[in-house]
Amino acid sequence: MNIKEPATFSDEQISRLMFDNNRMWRTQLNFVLSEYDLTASAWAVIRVLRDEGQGCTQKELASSLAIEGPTLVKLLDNLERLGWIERRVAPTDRRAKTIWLIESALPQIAEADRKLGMTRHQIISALSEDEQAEFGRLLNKVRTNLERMNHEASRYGGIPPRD
Amino acid sequence: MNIKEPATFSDEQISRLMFDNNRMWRTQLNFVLSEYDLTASAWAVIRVLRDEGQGCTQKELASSLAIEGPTLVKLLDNLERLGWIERRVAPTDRRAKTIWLIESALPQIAEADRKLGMTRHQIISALSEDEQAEFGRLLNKVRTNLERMNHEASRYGGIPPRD
DNA sequence: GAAAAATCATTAGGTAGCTACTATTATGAA
DNA sequence: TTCATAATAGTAGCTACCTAATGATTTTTC
Repeated sequence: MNIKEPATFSDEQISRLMFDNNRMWRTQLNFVLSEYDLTASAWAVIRVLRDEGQGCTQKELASSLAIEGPTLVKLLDNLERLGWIERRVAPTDRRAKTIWLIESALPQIAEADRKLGMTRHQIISALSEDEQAEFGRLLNKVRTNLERMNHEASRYGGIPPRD
Repeated sequence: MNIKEPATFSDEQISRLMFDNNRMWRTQLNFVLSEYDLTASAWAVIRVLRDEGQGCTQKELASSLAIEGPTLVKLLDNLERLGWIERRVAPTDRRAKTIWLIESALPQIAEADRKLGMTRHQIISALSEDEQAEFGRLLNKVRTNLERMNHEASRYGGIPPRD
């Protein structure tokens, strides 16, 4: 059908497809969210708070998001500055802080969620229903493997130190 | 088989799978490349120079990599500093610079390529041969759609200005 | 009970992507 | 020929990810 589409893909091509898709996908979400002064990463924080319950500590939140503590700190700094969330010192542990959504932001969150859903749907609509299910299944299989591999590379999560 | 694996995946779950896979995938490649003081992004530059011919301008190189000019500038700064590539002023256009691999780095590049291939293969080996082909096909379909969508969002590639 | 160890959030600094802007050089039109 | 416009590389500054190290507090251990 499309003369440019190869029959199979090398590991290298698949690798590149993953990276490029991710960039463009993020760009689309950022475009929608820019109306709310939000980004895809910041949205992920809001979504977890909304769906998995507020009042968790930063440590728990970072774990839910599968990101590291310092990454979350900056996301929360921005979200707090813009009035989406607030930090409260945990009552039982003065080291820890619990994170809460600002009540008055809930309507905007619902609105953003709706728009995001439309965009995600538009992206995914490149695939048929069956293909979507298969795509999710394959992504999940790869993720399981990657999680195992990352875990085996001991605690070496990212770019190692230089000296 | 696996009780934790859902039968289908929502748009949101697929979105999250894309982002998480991408992060972990990059971590794996960075781990291999750290031995050479390289990163996944820097490697992409080297690979294009090796496979698609040296001596192209930065403009052309950025286009091949599907990244923006300023992103490439920093990658080249590091690659040049570490002795992988060199910039030469283009003979016909003094604005432009052509990019060349350092000859003596070629053996190390071949070695890194071999190790990277093994790691990519290990990641992908979560899928059967047929699944790999299908995975590539689906990723490619999504990319085509994302490219169209990104293009339609006019030149608005990323995060819009704040004021 | 006091010292040592662990834990939570943060800061510092690195790569990787982006947009907007600047300086230099080419090009083309009056 | 001159002058405006376009194009190339680079700079500044933003988000987003990471590791390593710090400071404050809690927990453990002796």
